[in-house]
Amino acid sequence: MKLERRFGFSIRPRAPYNYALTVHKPAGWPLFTPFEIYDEGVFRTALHVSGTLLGLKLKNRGTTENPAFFVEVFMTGVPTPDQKKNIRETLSAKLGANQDVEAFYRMARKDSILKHAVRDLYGMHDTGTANIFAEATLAILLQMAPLNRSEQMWECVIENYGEVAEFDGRKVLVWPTPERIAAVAPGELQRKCKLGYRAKHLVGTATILGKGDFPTLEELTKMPPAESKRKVLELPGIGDYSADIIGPHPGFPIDAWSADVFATLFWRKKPVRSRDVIDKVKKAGITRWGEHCWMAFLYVAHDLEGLSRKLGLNLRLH
DNA sequence: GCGTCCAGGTCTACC
DNA sequence: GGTAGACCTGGACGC
Repeated sequence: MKLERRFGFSIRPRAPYNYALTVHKPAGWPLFTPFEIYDEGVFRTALHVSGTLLGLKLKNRGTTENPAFFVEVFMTGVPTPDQKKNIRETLSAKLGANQDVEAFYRMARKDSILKHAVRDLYGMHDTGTANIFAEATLAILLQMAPLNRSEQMWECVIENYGEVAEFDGRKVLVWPTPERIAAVAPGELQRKCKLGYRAKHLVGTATILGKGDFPTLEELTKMPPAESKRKVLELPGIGDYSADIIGPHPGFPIDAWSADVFATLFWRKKPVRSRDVIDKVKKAGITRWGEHCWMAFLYVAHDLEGLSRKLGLNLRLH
């Protein structure tokens, strides 16, 4: 879909805010889609906001202590003033512009693990996700597979069923909508993208989300965290781990990979079987970091190299 | 080459 | 309520 430049605006986030670390995180996790492009500080990505496909071009114009960046918005139709306001507010929230990291930093500076990570990644903010279905798809395709195989699966799903945002001389592929996947037979996804048993979970989740009566990300945000998580757990193929990474109230999402990392950090010993220590690691992390456990997870996950060096450990980088 | 094992979880049946 | 066992598939590994 060809998108035209319609308007631009500046965002002045709450300092400290490191633009590069926030929009293009060190571990390589995508912001809104695996196909986004980060090229010498210019970041091009795409996502749906209120059902409209947007192409985005972001350029840094500030520093960590005096942060500012410019957003150019590409879309098909001409936006109304209300649409523009909604897009500005939605992007500002998703890019973590208003997030206050000071309380987390105060706690982290006294913690023997996090003190290194907050120094290494000073100014990195948490960011929102494109939408619930994109995150649910990612979570389902990460299950029971090595990372490279998960990548093959989601690239195939996006290439075959996603949309292409064509703007500013570039093409960015975005996750398919739930309506699109709900119309596909699980058998087709198994054959075409080798999703295996995950295909029926993906179509099941798409069917529920595509009906339109499931709470939106904004509605889930307003719910108490426990209620929001209960709701997300109703989606087929979404269990405790996946619910922790796709909901708007992230928890401490421990899977086999992160169990390995955090067990090594907490007890200086790599577990024999990662899966066996998931519950223990999760409890230890929540006890240690409490309300900040998600930010702690984020900072550790993106600073494995720095922490390995400073603590003399071998934290697996995938 | 070929067989076996298992991976960044979840669901179900069974106790 | 707690817990084995099944689940698709493909890459790694041993032989």
